Amino acid sequence: MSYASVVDVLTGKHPVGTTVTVRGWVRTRRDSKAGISFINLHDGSCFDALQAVVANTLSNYSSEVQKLTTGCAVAITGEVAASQGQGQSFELQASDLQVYGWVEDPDTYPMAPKRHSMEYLREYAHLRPRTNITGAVMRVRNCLAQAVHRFFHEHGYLWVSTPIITASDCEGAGEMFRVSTLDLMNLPHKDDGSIDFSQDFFGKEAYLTVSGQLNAETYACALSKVYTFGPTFRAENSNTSRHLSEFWMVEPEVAFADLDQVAGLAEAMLKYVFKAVMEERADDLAFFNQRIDNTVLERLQKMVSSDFVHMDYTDAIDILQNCGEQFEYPVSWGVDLQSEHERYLAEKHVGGPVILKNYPRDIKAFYMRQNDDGKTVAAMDVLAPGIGEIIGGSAREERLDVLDKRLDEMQLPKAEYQWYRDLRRYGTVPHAGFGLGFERLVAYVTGVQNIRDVIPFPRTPKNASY
RNA sequence: UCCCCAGUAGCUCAGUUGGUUAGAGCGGUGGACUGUUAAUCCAUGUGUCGUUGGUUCGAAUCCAACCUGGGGAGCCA
Repeated sequence: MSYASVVDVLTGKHPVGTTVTVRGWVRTRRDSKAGISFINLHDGSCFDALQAVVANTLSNYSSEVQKLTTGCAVAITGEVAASQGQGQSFELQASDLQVYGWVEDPDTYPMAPKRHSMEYLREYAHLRPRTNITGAVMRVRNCLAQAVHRFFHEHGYLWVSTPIITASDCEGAGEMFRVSTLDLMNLPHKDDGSIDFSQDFFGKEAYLTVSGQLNAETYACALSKVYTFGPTFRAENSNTSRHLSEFWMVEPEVAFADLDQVAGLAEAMLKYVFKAVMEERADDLAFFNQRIDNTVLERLQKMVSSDFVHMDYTDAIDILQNCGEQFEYPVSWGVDLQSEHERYLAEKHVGGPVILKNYPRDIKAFYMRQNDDGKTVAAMDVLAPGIGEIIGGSAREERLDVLDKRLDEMQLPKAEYQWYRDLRRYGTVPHAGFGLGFERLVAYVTGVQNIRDVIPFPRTPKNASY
């Protein structure tokens, strides 16, 4: 006798006739007057639950088995058998059932065996992993994460763990969370009245990272091909279905690469992970396709089998100006594209993901490489239908004089960028990279509308429960 | 942060043009039936009507502020 997971039993890893013990949580119990009960048991190992057939000959049948309700934790020992019923090929003929934990009040157990709203489930972040949908999301999320690592590993990239705490406040990607051990009720002050951060833990102001890019660049300029995959923090007061205060980001950084090469890398990476999820999580995807968004499967298949459309910002402006669509925000060369514009391009004009490239330099970050036209920078966004920007990337400015000029123009303090400038002083090389919002990827793959439902414990403004 | 919408049973919602005893489905529970599987059928309980204040003889209903959630926008991944 050995312990078995639900997925191993359902996929026939344990031959018919083998006795195994399966442990998990009761999804439903149905009693039959023929003297048996059917218990659907889930343990997270796959989408489907295992059906255990429990006869009334078990000693605890009336005292315990018939009192099982949704959510109870049990161990069921029995013989693997070919199922006599519809809906599953294998089932467990129980010879023993042990209860680990009861549900103290079935009437108020929050995860009732019925349809719940996503908003409701979010309020029970500690119990929602027991639902079909959250379980499926997390298996897909894991599959995608593993596939991301596998893709980069197979392509010769090193995973570099860039710091989560940063003392540089100049990453330039939004509001940051302060990290401090100073006593907020009794702050040390300097003579001029300002706070004396020299007494703080790091001897200076420190924050949670908003991007691993700048640190990743230093390792790319030595190890050639690297990527980061870790948590990222933005203290923006963003209240939308596609923003989190704490999210995970995948950021490859490639020495000797230009914009088109990292655009190609982004496409190859996305196709790789989409293929992986279609192969490894067909059960969960089928559920999403049936219950959440019936275009999920078609969308993934189309993504892996067709080339991404590349488009210059300048051409996109032309298309938007001449498409006859009425936009709330007018379009002209030089403006940043609004959500409605990005949606039109991805959803209507292309009907799939589109890679926009070469944006006006004035609407982009200081580190992006200037193109020869003097007006644009080598930046790209990958826009996905329904979700918007899923990837943002660029070639990095590797010429010190051009970078310095840009820092001056944007009135950024050169001293703060000393180590970043050093990369351009000592053996500089062209390099490029991008950032992928991991939760946006999970949302796109599953069809789940709100990004808060594709991360185990979402952090958003005014919400850090659990 | 801005605009719009919502908050009524364990859940999803209906309802109240201000007036006594508040409605349905689902879930739960009990029963019938059944190798069942979103089972089916019968029966059954449940409410500070988001919070605080105001108007009124009377507020769950009208008004205000606040809180929470949703949709959209901005910031971005």
